[in-house]
Amino acid sequence: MTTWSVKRMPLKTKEEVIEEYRCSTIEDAAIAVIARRGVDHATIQEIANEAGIAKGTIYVYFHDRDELLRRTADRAVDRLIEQLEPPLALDVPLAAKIRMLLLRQLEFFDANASLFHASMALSRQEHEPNRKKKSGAFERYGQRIEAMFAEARRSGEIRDLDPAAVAAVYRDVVRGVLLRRLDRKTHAASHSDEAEFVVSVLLRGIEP
Amino acid sequence: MTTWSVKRMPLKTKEEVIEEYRCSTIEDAAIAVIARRGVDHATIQEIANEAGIAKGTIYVYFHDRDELLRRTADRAVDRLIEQLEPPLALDVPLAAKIRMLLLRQLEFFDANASLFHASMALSRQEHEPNRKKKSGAFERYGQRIEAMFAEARRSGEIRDLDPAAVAAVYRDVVRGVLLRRLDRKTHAASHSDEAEFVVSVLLRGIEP
Amino acid sequence: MTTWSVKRMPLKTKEEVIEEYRCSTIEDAAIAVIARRGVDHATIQEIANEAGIAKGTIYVYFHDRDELLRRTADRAVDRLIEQLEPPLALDVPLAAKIRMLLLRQLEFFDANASLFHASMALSRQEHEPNRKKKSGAFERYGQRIEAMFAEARRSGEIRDLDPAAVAAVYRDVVRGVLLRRLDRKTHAASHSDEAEFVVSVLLRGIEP
Amino acid sequence: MTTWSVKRMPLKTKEEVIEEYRCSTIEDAAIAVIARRGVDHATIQEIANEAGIAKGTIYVYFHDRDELLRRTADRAVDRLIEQLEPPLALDVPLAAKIRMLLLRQLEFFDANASLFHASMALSRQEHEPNRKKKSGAFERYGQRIEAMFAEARRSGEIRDLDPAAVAAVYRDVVRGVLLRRLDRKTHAASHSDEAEFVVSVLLRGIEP
DNA sequence: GATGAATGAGAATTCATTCAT
DNA sequence: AATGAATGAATTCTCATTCAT
Repeated sequence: MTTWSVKRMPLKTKEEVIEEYRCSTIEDAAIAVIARRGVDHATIQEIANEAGIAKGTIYVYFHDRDELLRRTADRAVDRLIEQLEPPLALDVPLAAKIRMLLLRQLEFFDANASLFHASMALSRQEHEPNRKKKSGAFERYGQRIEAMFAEARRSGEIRDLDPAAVAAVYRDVVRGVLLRRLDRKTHAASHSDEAEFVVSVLLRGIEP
Repeated sequence: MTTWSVKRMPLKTKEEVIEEYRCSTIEDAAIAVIARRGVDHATIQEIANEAGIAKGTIYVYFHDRDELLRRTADRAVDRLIEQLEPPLALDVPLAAKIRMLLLRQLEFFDANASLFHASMALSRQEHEPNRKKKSGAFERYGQRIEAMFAEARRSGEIRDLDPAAVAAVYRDVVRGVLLRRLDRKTHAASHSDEAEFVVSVLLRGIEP
Repeated sequence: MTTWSVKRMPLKTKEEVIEEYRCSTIEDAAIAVIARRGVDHATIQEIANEAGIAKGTIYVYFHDRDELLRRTADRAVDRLIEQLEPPLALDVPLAAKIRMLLLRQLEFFDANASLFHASMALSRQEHEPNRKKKSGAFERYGQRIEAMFAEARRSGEIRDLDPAAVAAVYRDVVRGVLLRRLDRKTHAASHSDEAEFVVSVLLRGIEP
Repeated sequence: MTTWSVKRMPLKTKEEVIEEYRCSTIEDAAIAVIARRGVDHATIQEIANEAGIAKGTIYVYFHDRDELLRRTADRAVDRLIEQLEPPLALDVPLAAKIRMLLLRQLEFFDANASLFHASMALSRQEHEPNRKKKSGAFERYGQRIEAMFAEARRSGEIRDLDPAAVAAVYRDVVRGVLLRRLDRKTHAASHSDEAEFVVSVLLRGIEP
């Protein structure tokens, strides 16, 4: 029985599990709707429909529209970072790492187009003026990339450039690649070709 | 006929001149408001106030909000391209050309922050799904840049890369630089320093 | 023409007249609805219906529900005070004055039952906790009555009592009379009988 | 039968006791919340919180919000009348009786401010038009006062006035005194001073 | 053409009430 | 019996668009 208890302690209560599940469902629905309509046209009603629940239920789990959007952004970034962690953790040359990173993102977003759309729409809000509280979620992603380049500079794999600036350029380029993939709908080039192009240009640009 | 043409071409009826003037006024007002509030929160009322005219007047010159936005985006791009034409027309090495191009954009947007904000906000809409009619205005800008790289490839200034892809990367990077300038508000680095970083990374990345 | 101008100057522009008329219409509708449903159940929609206009129109003339309610309260008090001014201005003994005052109120509210209901409902809000901004309109009425008793004390018509306290008692009693008239619906006693009862009790209570 | 009665009357089943206890708890909570927010802004959720029970539980004991409110009003009046019974039962002159009555009410409400606030808020509803079912609870209080004045007229302590009318005036004046005490928050005058003023005015007004 | 008052569809939010557990 | 998650009707407020002047 002690063993049981020990095993149990870190477990969530049934209520917490249900609550978490509901929140997930709603956030997923929000991602779908945001991808479809854009952040500003994602209505609570449509998110509720998408989630297959009543409008009012959303207010049981989120204080207001703003909180739902903020937490959805956090969730989207969490999922993204989760994908990128394995390649980032590998101990391989920068070129290989970037290549894998990029492939992961391409695959991930191909499989979750709506998440990407939503991410784009949501990340914007962090730049947009006049917004209430920003979640800052997307900054975390940026910081993770920056750390990678900082490490690469230490190991002499890139020349003496500001890691933040390089990370920014990386993000901008990747963002563009993903965005264009989406616009085209039909993916002309294969994942590895796309990745290769970016790696070739970017790496040449920053190598010693 | 020539005489006719000469006489006619530059001539607009008084009505046309007034119409054009009104449209300009309204589009300028729209740019200011979009920069301030973002596209989705730019209301017709606030644009009318900004333009110093009545709300209803806007509907005399634009069929609806959507058309106003589309034509405002066109206008913003026209102004941008106008700025970039001189450097693009110069017969100088690619590095110098890009450097000038970038400096022009930095200066221009520093002097027209609201136009830049508005451009960013408006260009988004071209990617956003489910929008009614897109103006495609920003594509023209991309095509102009692409032409530059196509020329550079012909002259052997860059290696054998798809000009469209290179132009896309250029746009992405420049977009990022401008956006970060805006977020910082205080411009840490000088124009030429910023330009130099981009040129150095990008040019190395694409040179033969 | 000068004469014309002179005559005109204090006149309102056509717009102002229309605006005032609309506001009046809406406030009257608000009074009717408040009388019918009570302040808290008076919805914008029902007020709009009552006024024969669209919901949105109310927001053209009043910033929000709260402002409409506040201004409606002011209006109700204004109308009430307007009725009471003539008797108050008369130079007659206190007994006669109170008698006339009371008769006026009885007649006025008989003719404007909804105004009275609304007044009651609205005057409450000045006592109620947790209210945003109170209009303080009903205080003006109280002050006017207080002035009457202050004068009466000076002239020795009542004994040495705090005019504010006496005015308060007067208000309480009159309020009760009016309220009971309303509840009964059928007015058992004639106006002058009701008035006489109050005057007889109150006057005896405060005379030297 | 007597035996039966004796055995039965004081006995309640355990269920009845629990039911009564629960109802009391909920009604007390309702009083607290109504005092705080006013009748119309007292939500079931807040009452449940105040009572330390679940929202749904309220519906076990009360059919709907309206019934809860009605029965809460009854309860408030019961408590009030309970307080007033001892002074009313005393065999002392009217002046002394009224003085004691008033003191009781002042003390009681000073000690139960929330009950008073709630009473005020609830008693209103009896006058308010278009309410579903009214409890009529507050009428009982009025009838008790009326009986006192009827008795006083019989004993010649007041002149030949309609006891109902006199009782009404009494209630109006007391209501006013209590209400003003609340508005002031700081109680300028002592209980007995306040009582004395009312007694002096009212008694003079109605004595033979 | 210009105006701005009027409109009403649509969005967010609240809360009494129900009902499965 | 007790619970509280789920519901959706009702409410406030916004704003693009129309239209009489």
